[in-house]
Amino acid sequence: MENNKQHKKERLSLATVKRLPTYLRYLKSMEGKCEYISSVTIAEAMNLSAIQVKKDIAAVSSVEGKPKLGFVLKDIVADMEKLLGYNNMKAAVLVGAGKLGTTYLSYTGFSKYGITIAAAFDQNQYLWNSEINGIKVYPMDKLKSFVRDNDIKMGIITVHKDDAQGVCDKLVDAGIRGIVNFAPTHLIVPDGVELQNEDIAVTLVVLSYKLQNLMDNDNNN
Amino acid sequence: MENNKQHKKERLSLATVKRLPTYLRYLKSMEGKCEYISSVTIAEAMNLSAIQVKKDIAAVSSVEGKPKLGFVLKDIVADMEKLLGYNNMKAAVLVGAGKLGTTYLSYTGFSKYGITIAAAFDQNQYLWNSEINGIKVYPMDKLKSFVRDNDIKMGIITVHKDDAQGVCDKLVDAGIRGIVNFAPTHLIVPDGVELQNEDIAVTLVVLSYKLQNLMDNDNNN
DNA sequence: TAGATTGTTAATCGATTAACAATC
DNA sequence: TAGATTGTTAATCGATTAACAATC
Repeated sequence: MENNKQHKKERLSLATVKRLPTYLRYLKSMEGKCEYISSVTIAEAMNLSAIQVKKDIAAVSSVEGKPKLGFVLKDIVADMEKLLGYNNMKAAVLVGAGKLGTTYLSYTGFSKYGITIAAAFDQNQYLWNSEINGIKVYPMDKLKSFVRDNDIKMGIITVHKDDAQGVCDKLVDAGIRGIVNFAPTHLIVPDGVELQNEDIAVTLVVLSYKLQNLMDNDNNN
Repeated sequence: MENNKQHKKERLSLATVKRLPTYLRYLKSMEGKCEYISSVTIAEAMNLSAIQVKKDIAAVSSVEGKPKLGFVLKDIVADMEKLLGYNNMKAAVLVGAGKLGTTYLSYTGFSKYGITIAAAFDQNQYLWNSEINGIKVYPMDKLKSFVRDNDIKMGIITVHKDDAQGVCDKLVDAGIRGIVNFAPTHLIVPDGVELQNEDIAVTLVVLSYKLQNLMDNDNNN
């Protein structure tokens, strides 16, 4: 009864899933430095509340913690890695092998989180068949067959904003179900396709707003 | 009484603030195409619920909508722009004028949202005094005085992950209160400093999780 | 007029925080 | 033992969704 905790877990909350990669990154940075780690320690390092950390770990861990000591570090690392899934590695394609695209193609940290970029696509023929970080760049007209043959569900758009909607349409047509858009433009996708916009401007707006609140509080207290 | 709606507004929810730049982007793309726009139209274009859009507009708009027609497009655009604040433009510094940094320095869309990048800093002396998109690159030892003299509160980290903590410490020491970190590494900041990690791996993990849920639902229904 | 859409209040949902007994 | 930390249930908070009268 204690032993099959990994079965029958409730579905993780989206909020917890968002924090998972950050936990994993921090916990891996602690590997070798300690055997046990407590929710209090994690919370302090990550600027979260200890209660929240406790809850998150409860949701993902297959083993119990020890009162007074905390959790066996390598156990929760193993659980998180398993959850993020290198058992079921998810592949994505990237369209637009320019500056921004190249940055992400060069990024080697994906596999830790169960993600790979299977291929890149670009309209620039000079890039065709070149490799960036071992990932091959194909012409756009290979997109559809590649996505179908490899049963890929995620696409990343790193083209110029004027080309983004066209690329988006092609991804959808190829069968892509989830799109990360880095182009600073409004995209239209049909129902059933998940669109996630990544925008540095939005990030800064949110940060600026949080700071404003912080300072308002400073002044009122 | 109807007229001073812009006063006494409750503080905007964080969720609404996050959607604001996206609304603004979409609404500006519609300028010239119609005079009035309804929450239903906006909701469909942005894949949100009409009720949510209505609530968001109610929170930011200084004028009332017209039943059956919707809102005067240029009025809500004006309100959102005002809120995002080109009256009180917020400046940020960027550290790391490499590939990723250059991408953001080249981005011209910030000012629409009341944000500017005032200067860039890099340890590479070959970049010193060069300009990217009109933004000057300075040596690291000018960071502190620049931030102080210009009363800057936000910093963007686009250096290699091994250098990120060092840069972060320098930003904090200079008086920066909010940091956007693009380096895929765990950073430690003191209390009172707001840290926002931007990580493509996290984005893909979240997207992958959402898709998984979507497909599970497809299969169960 | 009839019907679509507004503005606003109430209900629901999801996530965080608090409380506290159990335990190493 | 005493005290810190766990696991879990309950309370609170924030955001979304539902409901509905008012109105152009």
